[in-house]
Amino acid sequence: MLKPRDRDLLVDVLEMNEEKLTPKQAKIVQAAIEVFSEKGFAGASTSEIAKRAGVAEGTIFRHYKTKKDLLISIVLPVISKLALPFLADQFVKEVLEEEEYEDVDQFLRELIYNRYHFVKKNLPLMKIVLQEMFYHSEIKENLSEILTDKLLPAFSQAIQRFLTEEQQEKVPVETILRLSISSVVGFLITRFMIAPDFDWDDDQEIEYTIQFIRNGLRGLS
Amino acid sequence: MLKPRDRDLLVDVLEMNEEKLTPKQAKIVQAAIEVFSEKGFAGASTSEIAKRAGVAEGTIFRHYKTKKDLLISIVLPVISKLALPFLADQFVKEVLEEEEYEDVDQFLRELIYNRYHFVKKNLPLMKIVLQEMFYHSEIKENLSEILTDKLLPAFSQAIQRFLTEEQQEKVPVETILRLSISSVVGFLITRFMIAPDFDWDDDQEIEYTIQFIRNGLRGLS
Amino acid sequence: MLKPRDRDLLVDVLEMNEEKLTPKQAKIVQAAIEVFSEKGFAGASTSEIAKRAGVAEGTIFRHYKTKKDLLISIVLPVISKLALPFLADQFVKEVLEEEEYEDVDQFLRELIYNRYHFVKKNLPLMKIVLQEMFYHSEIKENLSEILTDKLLPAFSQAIQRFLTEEQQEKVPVETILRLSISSVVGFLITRFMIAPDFDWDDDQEIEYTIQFIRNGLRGLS
Amino acid sequence: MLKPRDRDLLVDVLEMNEEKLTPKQAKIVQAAIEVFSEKGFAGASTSEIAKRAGVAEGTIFRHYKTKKDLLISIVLPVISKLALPFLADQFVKEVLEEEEYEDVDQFLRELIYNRYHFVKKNLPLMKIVLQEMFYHSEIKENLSEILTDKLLPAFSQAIQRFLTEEQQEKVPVETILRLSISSVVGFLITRFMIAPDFDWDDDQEIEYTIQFIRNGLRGLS
DNA sequence: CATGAATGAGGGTTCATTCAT
DNA sequence: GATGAATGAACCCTCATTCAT
Repeated sequence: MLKPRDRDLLVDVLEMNEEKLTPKQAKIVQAAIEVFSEKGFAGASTSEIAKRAGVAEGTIFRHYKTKKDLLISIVLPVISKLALPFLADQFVKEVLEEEEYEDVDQFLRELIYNRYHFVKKNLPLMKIVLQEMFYHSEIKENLSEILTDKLLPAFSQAIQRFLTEEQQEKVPVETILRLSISSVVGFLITRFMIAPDFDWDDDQEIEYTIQFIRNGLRGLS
Repeated sequence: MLKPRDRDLLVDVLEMNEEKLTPKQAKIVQAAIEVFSEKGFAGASTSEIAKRAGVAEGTIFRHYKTKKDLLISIVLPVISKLALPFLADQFVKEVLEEEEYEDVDQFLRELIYNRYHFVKKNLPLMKIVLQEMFYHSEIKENLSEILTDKLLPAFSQAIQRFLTEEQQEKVPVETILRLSISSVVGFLITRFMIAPDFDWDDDQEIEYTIQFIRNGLRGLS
Repeated sequence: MLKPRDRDLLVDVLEMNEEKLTPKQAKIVQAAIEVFSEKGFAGASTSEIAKRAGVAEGTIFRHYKTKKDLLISIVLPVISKLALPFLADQFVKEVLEEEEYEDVDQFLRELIYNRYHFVKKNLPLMKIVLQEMFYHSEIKENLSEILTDKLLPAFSQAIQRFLTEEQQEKVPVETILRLSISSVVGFLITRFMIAPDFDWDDDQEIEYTIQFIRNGLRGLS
Repeated sequence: MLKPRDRDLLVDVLEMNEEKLTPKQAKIVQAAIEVFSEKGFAGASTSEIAKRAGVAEGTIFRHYKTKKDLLISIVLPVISKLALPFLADQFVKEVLEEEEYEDVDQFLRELIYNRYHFVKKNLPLMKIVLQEMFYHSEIKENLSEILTDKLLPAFSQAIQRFLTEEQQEKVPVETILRLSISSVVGFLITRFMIAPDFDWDDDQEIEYTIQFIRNGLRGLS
């Protein structure tokens, strides 16, 4: 189901961080991701992070001025990656010019599988972003910036192919974005966070989600 | 848009707590809701709660053995209220017997408006539940209990009117529940938490959401 | 082994307190004895005392100005009772005039059995006295007052019958008192506090203790 | 009175602790000994210990997980030292083989002076042990282990020289141990804790104690 | 006389952060 | 660069005591 090209999109979020990091620093980042994800930022202690990373407490603060700096240095790159498949040029090229996606379904399918694998691979990071975006304005702003700069433009273009002209005139693109994202994110959160132990038939669920979005959007008026 | 009967459903969550509480205790609960909501449970300090409640810090612990006890005593009643409109008997009576809802739209409309007002009225509480359900098993378990005991049965009965027999056979209730809830919850979270300052046309958004769900579900196969 | 007259000496320490006490106050005293004895004065909390006594916390302070007052009101009467059998007049009468004790052994035997039963009956109280005498000057002073006013004079008279004139000249009464008390108290502490679960043959141990003291004193020079 | 060899036995209890300790940690231990001794474990506050040690309160908990850990780390080594002169092999060698002690008196004299100096040197520590053994099972167990493993065997062998065969058959070694220890400990406690300000003639008191024990034991039957 | 809510000082402990080594 | 001892503020919580009812 996952096509080769998709894999190219899946960039290890850590890479960006780790390739320029000392080994100890990489350990710190990994440990921090674990602990932040398990206990939340406020509930995590630098001493536990240090312990899990196998470094001295002081070492953390040699690389990151504060605990919050450590969080931000982890979260911000992830957010960038989150919007990767929607980078305007790439998105436009693939969807509109290459005619690769024969229909809406195929487009949605690619999109969902792509984010599905991304979330699956970076679950702890996703949890951190989801939790901490409500408490840290830097994260919130970064997210909404990407939403308006990347996702919204990309979607604006995409809907030209999926919706009638009448719909495009009447229904705000934000609403379409909201409904679409709700369905996808709702699936991913249910799948990976609310009921990760349920015996999911992922392909089937994704197909239903595609149908739901496609028909849901088509019926808008 | 909101009919009188709906308002009866909106029970002040605090009442249940506060009516048997001393005045100071009520102040503590209110302050705790504020602070928990703003900073999260782990980020909230009992000293700040006490300060905002105009109470000595020790007073908190006279009424709640631990900080966590305070959280739980706040959250659990809210969760019960969350599922109130789905209490099986009431739900069934209204939807299936009274024929009050002429069509799917009207049913969804009632439901969404109802939860819309509930969330609007109890926003800080909603934030707390949403945030803390990932860290406290008591909350998680309570939520999933209500999900399976109240929501799922209610939905199981409701779909008989909305979906064809064929759909009912093929598509799992859980999936239908997930897609529907995603759309509603997605709207509420976007509306009240992600972009509360945006100039929303709530009625319009709700209508789109209704259409989206109705058409989305109808198209499943 | 315990003669009837001994029992007269065994006055219930609580009586002195309780007969003039309200029922609630009596409960408080009993609970306090328990808790002080188990956890020590500093380790005991008035809230636990109140809980065990089945009264409100405030009730304690209605009868005793402070926690320490409660301790003192318990401990001082006990100390008085501790020296009861050595009240000069009674002691002198019994030992010296009535000629009831044919020999040293019988005298020691009476004494030891008497204190043995007293300690056995008032174990928690004994523990409190033993522990707290080091931390509270009131207790310490009260004890040493009784030691010098009651015990020492009584012993001074007694040794005239047990020791030779030469011994009486040479060996200080204090030393004789110390050696005797050490043996008796050593037995009682070992018996009731250090190894209360050991399978003691009390009569036998007391006989050995009597022999030890008698022969030990006789050999002094 | 104290022979050179005895001094070798007097090991500074703190050495064991302090030689691997940071300077601040050593200060903490010394301050803790002071405060525990003066106010008892429960009555001592870590803040006072920190203040007296000239250290931040947090520093205590860097080295000792809890206040109780600090207590235990102080008390357990002391208990080991308490039984040092009774280590079976050493004891046996000196008493039984080397014939160094010509008679019972000389043996007791050595023993008492040895423990006399140990207690004098480590008075605060002794107070702590004496007070806290009743409240902390770790201490109690450690003490009784040393009693049965070290003291009892040592005494079992020693009495062969001091008592007749008949006595050895009849009188339990525990009783002999109890009577002997009572006399010595009774002396030390009276001397150092109950009446430390009295004008003691220590040598004379020790001689009386030796006579008392020797004659007291000899007369047992 | 008895209550128990309320207090605020202080309890032990954890924390993010600093700095000499 | 890395350490870990040291810090002191802040943490959650317990305490003895007060007082309106």
